[in-house]
Amino acid sequence: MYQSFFALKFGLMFGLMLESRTSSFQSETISEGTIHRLSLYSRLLATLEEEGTTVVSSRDLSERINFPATQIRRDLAYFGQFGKRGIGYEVCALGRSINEILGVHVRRRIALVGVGNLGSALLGYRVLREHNFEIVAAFDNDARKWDRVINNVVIHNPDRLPQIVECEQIEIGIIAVPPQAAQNVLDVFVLAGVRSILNFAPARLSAPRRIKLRNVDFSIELERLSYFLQHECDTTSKSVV
Amino acid sequence: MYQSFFALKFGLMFGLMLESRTSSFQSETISEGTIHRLSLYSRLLATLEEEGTTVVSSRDLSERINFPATQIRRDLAYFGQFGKRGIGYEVCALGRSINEILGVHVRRRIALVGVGNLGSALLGYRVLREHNFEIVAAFDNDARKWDRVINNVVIHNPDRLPQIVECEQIEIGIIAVPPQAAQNVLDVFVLAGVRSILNFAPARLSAPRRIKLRNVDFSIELERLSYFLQHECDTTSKSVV
DNA sequence: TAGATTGTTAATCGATTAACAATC
DNA sequence: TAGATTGTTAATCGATTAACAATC
Repeated sequence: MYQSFFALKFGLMFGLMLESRTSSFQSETISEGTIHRLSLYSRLLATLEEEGTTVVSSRDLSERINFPATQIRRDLAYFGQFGKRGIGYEVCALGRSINEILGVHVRRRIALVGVGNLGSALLGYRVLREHNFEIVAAFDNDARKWDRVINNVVIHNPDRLPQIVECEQIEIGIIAVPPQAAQNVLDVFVLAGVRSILNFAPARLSAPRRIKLRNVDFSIELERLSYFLQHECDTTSKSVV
Repeated sequence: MYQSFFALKFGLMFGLMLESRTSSFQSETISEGTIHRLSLYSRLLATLEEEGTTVVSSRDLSERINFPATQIRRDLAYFGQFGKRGIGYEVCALGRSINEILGVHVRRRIALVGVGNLGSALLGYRVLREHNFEIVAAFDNDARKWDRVINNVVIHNPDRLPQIVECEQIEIGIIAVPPQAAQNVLDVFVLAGVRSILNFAPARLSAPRRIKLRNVDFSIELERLSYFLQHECDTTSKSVV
């Protein structure tokens, strides 16, 4: 009886230990904030490497990027140990590790729908390709644009989207159409199996829960700017973003 | 002696009361999240009004927009009382109140720098003007574009920016230039007295603390999408944004 | 009066920050 | 060994959510 009690207790303890193990290694969810800052750290480290710096402390980073040193160390701690106590971080190695975490070395294939002014601007952004985001196909309703090539990308009839998404192994969709058409484009993407979508149209869209939908919605940014102008309240402005 | 003690105590109490009064009416800082949601509520209420709905409860709103009803009530409570207990909110009145809070009725005058593809797209966005954001002047380095008019907006030599910001009473600046040029444009805006700036260039910028700088930085959004793709982790995706 | 729903206070949750032992 | 700086645990802070009295 004592034994079984012990076994039960031990079992529970072991269960709990396993749980906490798992949660701190694998299933612990990482906050959006952390991911956002991680991409800022990545950029900063690239700059530091260019400048010839080889080692930085979290305090150095903190001074450049304006987040508390503790937060930087905490953010990194979610993913492992990257520094040497008493020394700091090796710029080059830390940069590589963060890039690894973010998966920036993985080439991401993108389909762009809507080749108006905004879509053309996106096709022209070198930064995209530099970050391993490759627009491999574009689509537009305007038949006169079909088969034209901009920056090595062919513009297709949107009817061909599902087929091209499949054979081009496209993972990410970008919506750059007028707001009225945006929801429809999103639905087409979802049906075609694209699970990550970036929407530039100034429209509220809805998608199934399993889809990662991000809005780059500057009209909301403007509304928020407008609020802060109105209320002359500075508290949230960041000097470096 | 008792009297002075009482006076002191009363004075302190009164001071504290005033403080809490002030803080709950005026100086209490409103979180970015609340402002963001407020602009979503505003859009939703406009839709509801179009649909002919006259009264909604926080629960109705909650079901449409996917935030908890309590959060909606809390967000509104920062600014006053807008509903009737047992009834709900009058769609039209609440919409007006929120728009008042956000200041959407105030016409905001904007200067746009950079009339490439992205800049042109912004000049063409009707949604901007519909939201009372008016681009009143554009600037570009390319002399061939000077004095050309796009969507009623004249393109100027950037040297004229300070002068035009002043006489056109421009409050908001938009940066739509290549990344290398972005920091310089920001500095020019700041010197010219523009305090709210929206940056579309994929570059990290720094500004004095009093400046409200927002980045509409889709390369970071892509990096975050890429992370979530990599880690096949759904937790943060929002079905409606 | 009974049912509904607000506005607000209190409890919870999660993220940020401070503190510090570990260790280079 | 002394000084520096990490990685991590504990404390704090702020935002979200639950609960409920007020009241339509």
